[in-house]
Amino acid sequence: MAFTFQRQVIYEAVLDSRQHPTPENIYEQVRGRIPSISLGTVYKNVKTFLDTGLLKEVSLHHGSLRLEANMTPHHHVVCSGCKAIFDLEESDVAPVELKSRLPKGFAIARCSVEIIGLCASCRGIGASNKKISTHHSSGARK
Amino acid sequence: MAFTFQRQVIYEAVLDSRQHPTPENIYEQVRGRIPSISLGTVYKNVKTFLDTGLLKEVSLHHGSLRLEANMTPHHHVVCSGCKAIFDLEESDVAPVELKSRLPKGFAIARCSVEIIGLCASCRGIGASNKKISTHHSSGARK
DNA sequence: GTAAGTGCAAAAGCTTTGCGGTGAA
DNA sequence: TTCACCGCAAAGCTTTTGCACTTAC
Repeated sequence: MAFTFQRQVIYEAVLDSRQHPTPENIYEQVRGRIPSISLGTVYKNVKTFLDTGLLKEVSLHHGSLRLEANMTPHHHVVCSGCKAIFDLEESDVAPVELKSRLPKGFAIARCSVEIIGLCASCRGIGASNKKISTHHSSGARK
Repeated sequence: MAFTFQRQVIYEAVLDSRQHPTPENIYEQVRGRIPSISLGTVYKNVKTFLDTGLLKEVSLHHGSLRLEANMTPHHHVVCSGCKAIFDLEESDVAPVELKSRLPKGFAIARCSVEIIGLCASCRGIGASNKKISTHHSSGARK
């Protein structure tokens, strides 16, 4: 991967932002330094950064709305491959213990644990290899 | 809120699905029972359910991609009002303790805690009330 | 010269909105 | 009659893709 000027500025824009910016945010900020930059270039390079592991996305679920009807507090096990979500009851995880102060004035509503990894199918074990396409229904983008 | 036939079928579709369905998933399933249903109706009713608290969304961040450059393991404090995200160092939270088995074959990569609530600005304290619009940059949808 | 990167514009998802019609109180 | 809701279609965002042009090896 070539470290072009645009890439450098885009990467620095993410670093400088304390606010977990969106591509649009980055675009706005980068335009201050490179007025000719295009939003498409920001997206392309963000994708490159994600692919190479230089950046991460805050949530695995930003593609499409995912719903739940289980209104009792619970946690999630998420497969980063197929985006499948398995529920864990609240009692399956010991209460989270906070050891520092939160931002001033922040009022906690709830606390949710996300265990991220690869499900059996995405690791290629269990369910025979023929069944590549349909082992889970929803979620993954290109 | 009237409990129309469409609403009933849509709600049941979410209940039946163990997979945290997307609106599109719901649409496909509901069409089996109501062939004339429209995707727009599914979206409208899902929104109604979300507004009334009958359903929840899995993630607060599904609207637009949010990035992070902080590659060290850490946790998040998220404001459900303005979607602002504050980082917590990994050491600020005691290690999560799992008390049950995960789905068979699931390989854990990492574990992230999300503390959800309202930030000072969204609670209307601190920063004077005049400053309603711009206290945080990114994220919220209509 | 080749390969990769950029900018632009079009296209492709996902979601919301507006509107006419329908059905229930 | 009124009001909420439905279905349909258009519009609005976000993101990806294709292509011609440039730039760096």
